[in-house]
Amino acid sequence: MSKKRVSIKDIAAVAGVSHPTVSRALRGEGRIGEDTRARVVAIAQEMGYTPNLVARGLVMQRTRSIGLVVTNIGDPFHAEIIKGVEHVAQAHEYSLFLGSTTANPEQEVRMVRSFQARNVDGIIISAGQFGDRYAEVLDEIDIPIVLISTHSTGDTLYSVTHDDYTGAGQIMAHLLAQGYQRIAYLGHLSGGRVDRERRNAWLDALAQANLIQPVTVDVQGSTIDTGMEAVDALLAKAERSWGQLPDAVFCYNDLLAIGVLSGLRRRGLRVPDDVAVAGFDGLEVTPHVAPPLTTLAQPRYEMGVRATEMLLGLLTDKVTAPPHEVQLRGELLIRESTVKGDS
Amino acid sequence: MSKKRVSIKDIAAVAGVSHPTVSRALRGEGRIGEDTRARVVAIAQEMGYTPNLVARGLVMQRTRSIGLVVTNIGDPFHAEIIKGVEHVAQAHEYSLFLGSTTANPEQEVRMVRSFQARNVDGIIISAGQFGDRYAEVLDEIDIPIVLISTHSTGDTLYSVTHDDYTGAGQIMAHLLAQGYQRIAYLGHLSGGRVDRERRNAWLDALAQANLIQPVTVDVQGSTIDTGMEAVDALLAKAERSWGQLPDAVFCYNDLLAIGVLSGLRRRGLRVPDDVAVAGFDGLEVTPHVAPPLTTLAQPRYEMGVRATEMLLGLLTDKVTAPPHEVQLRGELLIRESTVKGDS
DNA sequence: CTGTTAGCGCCTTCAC
DNA sequence: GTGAAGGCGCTAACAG
Repeated sequence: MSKKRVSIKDIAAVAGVSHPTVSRALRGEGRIGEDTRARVVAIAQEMGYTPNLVARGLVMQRTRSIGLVVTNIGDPFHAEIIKGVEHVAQAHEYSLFLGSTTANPEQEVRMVRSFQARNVDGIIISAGQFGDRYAEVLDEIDIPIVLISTHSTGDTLYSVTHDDYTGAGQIMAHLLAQGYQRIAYLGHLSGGRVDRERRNAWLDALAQANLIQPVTVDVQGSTIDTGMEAVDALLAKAERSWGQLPDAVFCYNDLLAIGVLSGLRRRGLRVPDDVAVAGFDGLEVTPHVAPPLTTLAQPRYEMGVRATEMLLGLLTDKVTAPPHEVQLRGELLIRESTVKGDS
Repeated sequence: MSKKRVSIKDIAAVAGVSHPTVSRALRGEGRIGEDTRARVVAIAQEMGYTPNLVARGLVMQRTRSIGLVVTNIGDPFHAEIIKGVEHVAQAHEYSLFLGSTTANPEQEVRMVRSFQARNVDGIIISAGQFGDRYAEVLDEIDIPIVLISTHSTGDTLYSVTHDDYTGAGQIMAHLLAQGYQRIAYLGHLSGGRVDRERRNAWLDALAQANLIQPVTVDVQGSTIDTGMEAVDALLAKAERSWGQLPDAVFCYNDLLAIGVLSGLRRRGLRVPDDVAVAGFDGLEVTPHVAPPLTTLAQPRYEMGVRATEMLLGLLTDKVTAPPHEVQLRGELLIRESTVKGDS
């Protein structure tokens, strides 16, 4: 087991040919005799040869690997994206480097630099704020980059985004159609553009419906617990502004919404009869919480897939420049958390 | 931006020294004059030098990278493990290759081979069946390997496991203490050792309590939907064996349990009054489903951390051999899904 | 068709 | 303290 890893040189020695010949034989490339090719391949097989991709990467200046930066691996939103990226990468025989940044901007830059040092062929970034603030940093990097969920601000950047404004508009249209009037927004402070679009859609919808002064609470994280803890502030702020409870809460994402559901229940409030709740993202669990959560399902897996395909396109067809931005749309899923008297 | 990447040779030329000197200066290693060191570092900084880790990996025969194989990235169980692995790797300046296998055994082997070709320094496998069936394959690979959730069967394998038997025993003890008698088990066919241990604990507990003939249904996947769909079969089988419904269902994991909750509700059965439900894993959402789910929380993040520390230990302290197996214990979380009249 | 030579970028002996 | 060779394993140019 501790035998030295066999190289093409070793094979060459056994086969009585030169290493380049072995190289050609193994890759089935370049002019080479079918007889020797078969023989070399057989010997390589028998000796248990595994190509050294590091060496190949050095000489080829292409490593057949891509780097993926996400803010938080634990977040189910990113999990599906990672899955999409991984599947496409694997299908094209690319290896995937994964790095998380915990929403730390410095860390994001460091991660990209690390990928650069590893000579990855391309980078995908699914980290909210990156495009917003680090366009210049990314511009000096001579590696194709595709952003997910972030608009591209530089010419060298590509992106796959979701139409959050339209999606949030759909949520709001649904809530308004259900007759809700005091619709509060639970926002995510470090949500960057994503939070901004959802918030704007909410505000615009309220304005168009001539509704009373908006109430919003903003939190730092976007976890279930954060949502649960935000309920007090939310209710208090509504009481102060409106003199009564909100009749609906539109949450930045599903995790926050799930937390809000729990927070409301703990206070003895019923959903949707006392307060309706809507989320965003379309996590798998949303049909199974109590009550089932209305949400806007983003095609997260597909976003990962499209981003990767875009990146691989940049790596091969340097001619046919792909569009710099692909924008996808989600699907409104109406469930009990916003529909009264339907149970 | 399209300027060629600067190498230590370029720096050497500018600084008027030789490349080895630059190399030494940049790594702060080997005897070198403080004056030249500072100058070289400054020049490197100014020229925007990024070390080429591929080249370094080739000569050093160590890439400072590790490979992680998981069955399914989307599964929240694995997500936390990945997180733990990634954090430790990052802290030690290791890069992480990630690959998923969709529970396909061939794919698992292929993934490991791919990591081997990339010259990773070590491999972590969190894929249920691997250790069971591929010990020989892993044995011929001259790279340290740490298994998660799987016992090691060979001398060269290391593992971090969870004490599922004890954990499942705790669940059963709790159910029995609550007075449940017709406790069915919803199992996972491809669960390998993990399913086996939980199932055995269930069986043993039933036997010790002198309870009636066991009823079990086994499914292929371990998703929410699978759990939901299994409810019919579960109820039917119980009716056939016992002439009545089960009064409790112990599920292989939380995802299945969440599906069972939904399936029962859809049939108008109340949890826990008609049927109690218990899961396994301790997913973050379990307190937020309806009703909150009793489960056994595995320290998933810590498992990832420990596995990685173990692996890094193998890579450095070749002398002090770490134990081949680390076994962790989870925590029983008792919630409403198994406790009657507590709401 | 195949062998020879060269080099990817870096680190590691060794001389000096 | 520093420079001059040599090589990690592989592919790419050219010869032959």
